[in-house]
Parts: sequence; C-alpha cells; structure tokens
Amino acid sequence: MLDATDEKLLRLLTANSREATSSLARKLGLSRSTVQERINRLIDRKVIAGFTVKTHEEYEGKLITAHVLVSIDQKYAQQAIGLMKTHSHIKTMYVVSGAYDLIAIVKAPKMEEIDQTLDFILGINGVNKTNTSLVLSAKKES
Amino acid sequence: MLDATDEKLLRLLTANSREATSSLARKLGLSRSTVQERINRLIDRKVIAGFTVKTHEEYEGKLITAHVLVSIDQKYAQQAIGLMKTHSHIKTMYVVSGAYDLIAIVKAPKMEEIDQTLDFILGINGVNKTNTSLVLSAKKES
DNA sequence: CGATAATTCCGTCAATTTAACGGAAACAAT
DNA sequence: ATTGTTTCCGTTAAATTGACGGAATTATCG
Repeated sequence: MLDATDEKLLRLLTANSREATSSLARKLGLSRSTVQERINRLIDRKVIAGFTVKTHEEYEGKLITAHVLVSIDQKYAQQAIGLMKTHSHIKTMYVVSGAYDLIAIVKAPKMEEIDQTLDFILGINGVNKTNTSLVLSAKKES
Repeated sequence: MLDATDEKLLRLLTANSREATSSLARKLGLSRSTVQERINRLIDRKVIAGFTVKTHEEYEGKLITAHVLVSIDQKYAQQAIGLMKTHSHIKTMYVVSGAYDLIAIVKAPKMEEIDQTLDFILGINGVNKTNTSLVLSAKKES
C-alpha cells in the first residue's frame, strides 16, 4: 500500500507539514514534481486527511499522563472495563494481549488524582496486578 | 493573549496548515509579511507547537498497534531514543518513570512488521528488557 | 513472450510565493 | 511630548509552485 518513500514523506510531513515541497524533495532525493504528485496521491488514496496545527494546549499540556497496564481475571473483565469506562480520568483504554490484559491511559492535573485513579483501578473486582508508567515527556508524536 | 486575528489565523491553519501564507493573508485582509510575522509570533509564544498531518482513521484503523515498554541503560538512553525516532513503525514515544523507561507505540499493517520492529528495538544498544502488549480493541478513545 | 496499459518519475516554464529588509502607523507608558 | 514596543506594510531578489508533456519503469493479460 505505502512504499518506503511514502512513509518517509509522511514522516517528514508529520514532523512539519508546512515544509516546502522542494525541501521535502531534496531530503527524499526525488524531484519536486514527483513529491508533489506523491502528496496528492496520498490525499487521493485517503491516507492523508489533511494538514493541521499542533498546539501547545495549555490544558492538555499541563495534565499528568500515566500508562497503566492492568491484569484482570477473565471472568471479571467486562465488568471491570465497564467500571473503568465511567472514570473521568481514564481517558483511553485498550484491550491487549500479552502479559497484561488492558492498558488504561490516565490523565489528571494533579498527581494526587492520578494516585486516586490508580487506587480506584486496583480496587476493582478481578484486577490483580498493575504496572504504572508516568509519562515524563513525549519524544515523538504522531 | 490571542487577539481575534490570531484566532482566525489559527483556525485557518488548523483547517489546512499547508495553505500558502499569501492565501491566508488574502483571507485575513492583511499583507503577506504581516501574516508571516504573526505565525512566527505564535510559534515563539509557544501557542503553535508545530504543523502536522491528519491521517484517515480508516487507514490508521487497519494498522496493528502494539505498546512496547522498554527498559534501557541510562547511559544509552539518548542514543536509543534517537535511533528509535527514525524507525517508521514507531509512531510515538514516551519517556516514563516506573519499571520501564520508555513506551513506544508501534503501528504497522502486518504482524510481521510489528515483529521486525520489536527485533529492531531489542537489537538497540542498551535495551535490556521489553514488554509488548498487542492492542486488540479500544474501549474508550479520547 | 510481446504488446499494452498504468504508474511513477522527471524537467521545464511562467506565475506565484517567500524571506528579509527598513520604515511607517498605532499604541502605551512615562 | 518623548521614548519604546508592537503591529503593519511595501519592496526586492531568490525560491517555490502548478501544470504540462513525455521518459522510464512496472503490471497486466492475451
């Protein structure tokens, strides 16, 4: 579907969508018109939906984020997921396979609330283990 | 902080960050150079963090996603992060505190490529342990 | 295999856009 | 009124773009 050049182009545009087509072309070792066509193709093929701004969200930026891996007894899984869904600081949840069963992305303005959310998760019936990683910084954002 | 013009400009750029400065200027009723300055000011004032690509969820949706927790020797950390940044299937990276040091979000269309990416990560100097969770489904998305 | 179609690529030209100035208004703060 | 700051503008040479037609490469199929 996407060849290596498309992916590199996509990465460059993701890093800076305002970079001039000519500049992209130089970095990709292609002619400017080719890059132009590739971008148009990516748009036509619905790979690229558009170009936008990344804002330093005063709000989002100030939130503390934690990735919480959760291990749950299979028979309590649905119930636990249902409960966690309702918690306001649990922003995203992924059902996964691996050493854990669920990844919960927790965001809150204060560490105290992150703590309380972790306590909430640990208190849920069927949850037997968690592993929390506090996000210090994002090195690459898509 | 932001005047009405800045907000309108921000809205235009959010809709299409690749729009030419001249075109923005016409829509805003300002000279091109003024708009250029305003954009630079927005960047300097940390309102705009960057310009990026919006991808279609249909495309994103077809990708297999894995959350990879990575444990790295502190002294190799920067080097490892630099290397991982360049890998096309590593879409996002968080520096974290906890049992691991880094979380890499890996996305690829085929399981094989996920595998290869994990091998790539494990092969990096200083990486001593990883823990991979394959995303089966998202139960809640922010 | 060979012919044909489709895709990807490139160079080119005229028109537009950009970066980088210096200086004019507008606005505050004394 | 004066000084300083911010926002704005016009101007230039240099860079970039859009829009071609056609070459080179890859697929497709009879």
